[in-house]
Amino acid sequence: MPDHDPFDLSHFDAPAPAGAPAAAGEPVPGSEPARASVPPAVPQSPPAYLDGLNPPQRQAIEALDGPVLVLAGAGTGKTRVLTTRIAHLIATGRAGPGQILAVTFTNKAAREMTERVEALLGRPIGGMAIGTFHAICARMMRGVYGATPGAGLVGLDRNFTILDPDDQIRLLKQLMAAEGVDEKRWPARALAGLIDRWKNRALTPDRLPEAEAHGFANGLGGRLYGQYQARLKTLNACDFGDLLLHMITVFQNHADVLGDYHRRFRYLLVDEYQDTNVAQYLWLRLLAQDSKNICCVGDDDQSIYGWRGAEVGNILRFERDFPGAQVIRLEQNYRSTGNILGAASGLIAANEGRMGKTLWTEAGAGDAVVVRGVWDAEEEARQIGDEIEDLQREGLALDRVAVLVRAGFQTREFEDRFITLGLPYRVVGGPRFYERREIRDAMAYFRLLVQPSDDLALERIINVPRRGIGKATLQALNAAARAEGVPLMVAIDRQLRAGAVKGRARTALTQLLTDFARWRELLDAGEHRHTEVAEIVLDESGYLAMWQADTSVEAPGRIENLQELIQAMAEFDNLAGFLEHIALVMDNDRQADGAAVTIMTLHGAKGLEFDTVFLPGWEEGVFPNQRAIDESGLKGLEEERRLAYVGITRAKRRARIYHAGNRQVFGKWQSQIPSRFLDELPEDHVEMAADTGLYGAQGGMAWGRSYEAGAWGRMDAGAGGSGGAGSAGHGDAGRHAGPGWQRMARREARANPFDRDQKPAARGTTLDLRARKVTVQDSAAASYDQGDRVFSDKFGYGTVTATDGNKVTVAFDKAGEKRLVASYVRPADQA
DNA sequence: GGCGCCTGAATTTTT
DNA sequence: TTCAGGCGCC
Repeated sequence: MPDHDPFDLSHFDAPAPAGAPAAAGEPVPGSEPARASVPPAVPQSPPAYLDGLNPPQRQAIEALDGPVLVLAGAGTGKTRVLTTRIAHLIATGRAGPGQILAVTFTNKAAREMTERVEALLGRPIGGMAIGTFHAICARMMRGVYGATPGAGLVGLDRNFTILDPDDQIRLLKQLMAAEGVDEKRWPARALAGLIDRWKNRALTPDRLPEAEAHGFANGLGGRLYGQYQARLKTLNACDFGDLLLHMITVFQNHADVLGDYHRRFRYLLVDEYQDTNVAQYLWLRLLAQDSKNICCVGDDDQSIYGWRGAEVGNILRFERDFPGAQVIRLEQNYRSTGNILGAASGLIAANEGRMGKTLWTEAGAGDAVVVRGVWDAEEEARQIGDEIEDLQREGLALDRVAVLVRAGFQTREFEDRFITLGLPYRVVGGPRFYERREIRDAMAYFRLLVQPSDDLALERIINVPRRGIGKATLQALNAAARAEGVPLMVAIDRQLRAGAVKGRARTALTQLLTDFARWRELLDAGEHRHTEVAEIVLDESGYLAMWQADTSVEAPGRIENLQELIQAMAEFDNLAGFLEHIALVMDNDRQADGAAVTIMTLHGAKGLEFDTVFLPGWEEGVFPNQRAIDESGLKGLEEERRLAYVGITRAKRRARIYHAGNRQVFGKWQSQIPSRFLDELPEDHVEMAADTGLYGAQGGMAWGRSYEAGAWGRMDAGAGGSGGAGSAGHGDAGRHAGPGWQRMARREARANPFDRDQKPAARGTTLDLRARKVTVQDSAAASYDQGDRVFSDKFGYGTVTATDGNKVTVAFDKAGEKRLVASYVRPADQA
């Protein structure tokens, strides 16, 4: 990517509607009134929704015409501005709902925006286009907004399917196999990623720079990309990236269509502008080039998606692209205390090339941000668990607490610990609903109903459940399909008629085809609701039975998910509409029942806020992540720093940062150096609580030892506690000369000795824990006996080996023996 | 055609 | 260490 300037967009000068400038961003004399000269159409007494806004917020809302960039720092009321602006547009009659286009990145954001606008206006807003980039593009492709459907203009049928990433990989594998590419050296996944990045940069196969086209599989990259696109067309399908790319192509090649959108959408609003990639930027620019009424809201300091194509540059160059743009800064923070803001601001100041903002708050200083060093990851989890229990006892609701990790693997230690403590938690993230196997399988059935030519769907389920159709059979069928140039389904039919398939496969295929014909008929006849048909399909195909017969831990959950899928389907008029919803809109933030601690990645936390935030793992290599630095150098480091900034600014009242001296990485013990970010936190706002003894005089051995071979795994830290201080340390100063060591030493000097004296108990975590009585309101505990079979969502089936108060010890079939709070398991027969 | 072993890799993730 | 995916054997 570095050898290509993503901003060299000269080849993209779009055909402009007659009378309009050739390219966006050129000043057009007299075509637009200067933005400042338009008096906001505010009625005599300002409407109630403007109450309580601070001056910049109000300015951002009332500057309706012309390009506006709102730089909204963390917690400065960004969403409020965006939604109020929409309400203002509508309430003042400046625009009808149908003339407004609001784009977001996530469905959640789109949903929230809709809800809040409706709340402001006190009525539902019909006809307004709010959605993710992809959802809006999909609608444009299908002609939902009145203009010619984009699909037809790029060689697709209007009912095209949106490929899921799984299918995408399978398709690529096929193409690569045909080209004889060694899949070991050049994984299909890598090509998928490459294509995705090309699409993020709006590079169609014909526009691919020569150098990049030959950068994969001995120069076959570009060629495979072209083949992939061609294959998608024959499948009447497109992938996520195509949705945007196709629409850009349409805009560029069909001025009349673009003109239709110009006439329709007079006001554009963009959320999280710092996350836009080149394709999204182009798409926006094309849509905005006529009215120039585009309002982008974002925060360059919260740009954390560079690795997936986001261009912070888009925000930095806004004024250049949209001359005369107003730039409004929202700097008053309504979320956090002074110390939290101070710490975060100090940290982010280390980044270069920022737009620059100075956040301030009227809230008091509050608690200092606490930085705490611990022995290892286990103790990290233990201390955080303890702290959360303390907070809970003080009356803090658990859903106001979050543990924000850098990477998914870190969640495990916390899950294990919280289960042992009986501390309710939920892990946010993980596979999305529609990524689950059972959902994809079911979807494949449904897709085939709607779209018989969906070969990928057929390939997916042709032998699921097992029908005795193996690789060889499928290969032969695929070959036949390709030879005749027909969809797989048709080829199978022909082969069967020709008597080409024999034996078990023949019976199975005949059955499958008649099944599908029957189901399709059922659907078309319209006598049954599509949900009923869906249930019939899952039932008669044997798919449901397959899971019912499955005794694995996951099976019950899968059946539940299938039920949920059908339930979600009920809200749609037809299957096709639902399929799109699943592909583009369905997310799985099912709200947890009851208060629970949230465990999630820092990325996942953007846009959220919590009373108290725990930030574990601030160690070199983990955070900042080594790979980010290796792959993207300073740019990567700065993105990591922004991630740290995002993490701290999630906290309203308390932020607590941890770093462990030792951590198991890929199964090997490693000593860890505290994160450089810790040094960048301004001292005035931070309390260094090195109270575990780890960094004391003897504590230095934690790092001294790290240079010795092999001692780590064997380190007995006194029942896993922080007792490392008691072991003999080495005082070899020469070994402690590294930057990490020095930082640590400095930190130790800064640590508040008073704090240490005050809380001697905290030095011995193990002791501390034993002394503490964990109270969980749970009477179920006593109901288990030794030998009982139980089930846990996390560990699966197991047998109770001991009970102790509200705790049970269970020997899990797969996960081994665990001691945990009884409420985390239920009798096996209730699994 | 299915199961099981072995090998290699292992951030972040929306749509 | 753990997990997924590929390959080879039954």
